Amino acid sequence: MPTQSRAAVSLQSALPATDADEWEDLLHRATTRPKRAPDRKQDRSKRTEQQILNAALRVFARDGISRSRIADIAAEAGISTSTLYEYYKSKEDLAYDLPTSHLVTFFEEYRTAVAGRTSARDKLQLYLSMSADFAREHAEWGRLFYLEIWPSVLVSETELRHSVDDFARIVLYLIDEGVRQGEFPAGRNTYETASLLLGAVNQVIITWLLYRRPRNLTKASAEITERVLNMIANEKD
Amino acid sequence: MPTQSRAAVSLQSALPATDADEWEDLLHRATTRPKRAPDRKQDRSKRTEQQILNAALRVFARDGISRSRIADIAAEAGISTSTLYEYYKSKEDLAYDLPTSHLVTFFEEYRTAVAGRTSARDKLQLYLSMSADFAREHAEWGRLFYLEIWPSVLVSETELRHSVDDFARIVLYLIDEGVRQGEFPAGRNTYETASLLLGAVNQVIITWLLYRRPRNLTKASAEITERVLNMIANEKD
DNA sequence: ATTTTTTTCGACGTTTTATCGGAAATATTG
DNA sequence: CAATATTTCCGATAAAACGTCGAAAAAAAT
Repeated sequence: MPTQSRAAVSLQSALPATDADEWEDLLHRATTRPKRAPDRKQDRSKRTEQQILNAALRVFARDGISRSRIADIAAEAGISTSTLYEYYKSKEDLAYDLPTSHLVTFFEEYRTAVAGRTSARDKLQLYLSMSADFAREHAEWGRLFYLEIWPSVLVSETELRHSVDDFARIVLYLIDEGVRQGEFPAGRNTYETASLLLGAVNQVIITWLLYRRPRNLTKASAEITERVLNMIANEKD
Repeated sequence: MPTQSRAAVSLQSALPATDADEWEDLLHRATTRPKRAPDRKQDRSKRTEQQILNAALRVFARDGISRSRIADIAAEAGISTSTLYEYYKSKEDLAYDLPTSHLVTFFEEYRTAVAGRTSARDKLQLYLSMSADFAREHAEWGRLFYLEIWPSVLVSETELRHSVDDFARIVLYLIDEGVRQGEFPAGRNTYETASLLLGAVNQVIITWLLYRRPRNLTKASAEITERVLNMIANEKD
């Protein structure tokens, strides 16, 4: 039971003893980012909070963050504007907190799905395909995250930044692992390789979110991921 | 004919007679996008317009579009808010018109620089390196364009969209040309290859704009471009 | 010099954001 | 259960940003 022992260890020391530990640690941190919102006492509040998040996602995805109005979000959530301000201190605050929970869900789903895989390449393939699929399945979230928040300068000032960093860090780690295990040739700049992979897949996702091209995102992202991983694996040292 | 690769961009004019013509036509259209702003009579106006654009670029790059205030931009430009509204009907209008002139300048610089090159691969290498260098040299513009406007859903509703389409269309065309001339293996989805190239380079540019990493963008972008082009050229059919 | 056109700006109305004090709902205590 | 305390919600209203308009100033034309 790796999860439990991991949790125990991470309380004690920051430095994992083994590679497997480090990988577990990475996934663990990604799935346990602290929630920014202060805990509410009543159940009613949790419902309200959820209504706000649902409404905000719909409105932001429909109108874009800048054109969305707080009043519209509140109305959509069935509460008054001033109540919304009890939960989020500004529109920006809401927009940049909103994607967190989905992101954590994605990491959790990946963590479960990756359990069987052993090779770094398989793990990478799964990770990138799943990220595209997740954007397709949660297209409203995808629009918000990929088209408005991730590239934004503002993200670097928010808590969400940590999750975004986790996102890239996992790719980076897996490439390193692949090199260590001889699946990928050494002698290449790992950051560069990561940019290549992440950039290519994100480009496909973004194009899909904007134009719904290619028609079949799942197939297209699996294809490009496979292709790039092949290229990387077959590169001359 | 790879009709699929044409799908994402809409070619509007009649088909030129030869390849060389088509290439010239592509560059010509990119450098002659009509200006949206109505022509002003007095020189004073042109100066004012320029002051607005300079001020807006500074303010947008510093605060981000959403946090920027029209009043701040007007003050920075040394004019009153109401005068600004004589030139642009809203903040959004200004933000999405602003990057056009720089983009046209980029296409012009590329057009001049590419004149000597003959192989499609050389042209691609130059194009992508120059795009990174241009972002580095005009970092404020780069922040606005790459981090706020390009990925935005809103861009698809603006005139700027045409220039953005040109940007991708050129990569697409050069890959096609490379395949036709036997520099790149056939049998690959051109659109996919373009995503790969553009995604990788943009990822590097965006990371540099956000974190100033890698330190030397010129070197890094040349390196990753070279690497990806090699990969593509050496791919098995 | 006078008239016409273009450009600028201050004054002001509108929309959106944000705050605050108290009412309503829920939880706690005796 | 009643009284009290806490939490949540909302109407009224302040503050800030957006956007309009008519008239003054500047430039051009006659």
